[in-house]
Amino acid sequence: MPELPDVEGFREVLVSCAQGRVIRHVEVRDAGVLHGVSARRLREALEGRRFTGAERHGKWLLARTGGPTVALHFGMTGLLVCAGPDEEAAPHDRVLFTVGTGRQLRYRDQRKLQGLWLAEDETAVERLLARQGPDALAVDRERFEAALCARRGTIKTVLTDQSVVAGLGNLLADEILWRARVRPAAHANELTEDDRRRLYTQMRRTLRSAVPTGRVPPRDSWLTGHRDTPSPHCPRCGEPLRRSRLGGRTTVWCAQCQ
DNA sequence: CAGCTTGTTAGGTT
DNA sequence: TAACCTAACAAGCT
Repeated sequence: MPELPDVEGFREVLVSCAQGRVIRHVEVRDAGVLHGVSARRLREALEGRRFTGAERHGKWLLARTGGPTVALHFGMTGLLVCAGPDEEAAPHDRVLFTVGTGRQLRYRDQRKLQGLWLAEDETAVERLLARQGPDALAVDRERFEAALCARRGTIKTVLTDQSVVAGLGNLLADEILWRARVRPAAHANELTEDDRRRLYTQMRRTLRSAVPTGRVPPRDSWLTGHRDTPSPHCPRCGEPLRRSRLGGRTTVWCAQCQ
């Protein structure tokens, strides 16, 4: 689930729920989501501080406190919710931050594929993000196109490689390729200049319209609205959609349009 | 029980 | 080096 638009939504949850508020209590209900930090150290580092700001890079979310920074990654099933402190925790609420008076920010994750890190200083933040390419919403056309030229793998794999451009996942990559009319199995370094142009333009357009929704919206006019239907057809030309496997992920595309 | 899932990464091979 | 594949991680669902 969580790709760039989802994580941007979680950033907004963090801001509206917790920004500027004092962290009164940190409750780790499942330490299995903590990486490189104990529940005890997390509490000790955060309780009494404030959440001062929230930044997103790709699929990473950084919660600033003026001291250590909490880095969150949501894997496939993670999310951030704001609740009242008396609301019963959901079964997969793993870490609860009670902030200000009467609010609780909750890291919820069914599968625990990623989780929370505590970066003690800016160097530690940089280490966590060291392998991330430029954010998909911030990268300029020139850098994006140059990155594609430098890669020989299939364009689908390249788009979802976080070290090339950060924030695109399986659904977004398929959606962008379909809109740009590029075959997912095409090799990145064999694309025409025009292909690269369209990919950049459609990446921007797709992200801009997905971000306010907080996810890749399964609209009828989008490819994403059809990938889970029993016998999906292309919403643009009506051809049956193809389903194949690239880079170990299910890839949905239209042989007619792409 | 087998197979599937929107993410990442280590390890092995090409 | 780069690219590619698989397994592994965890916890569901069909």
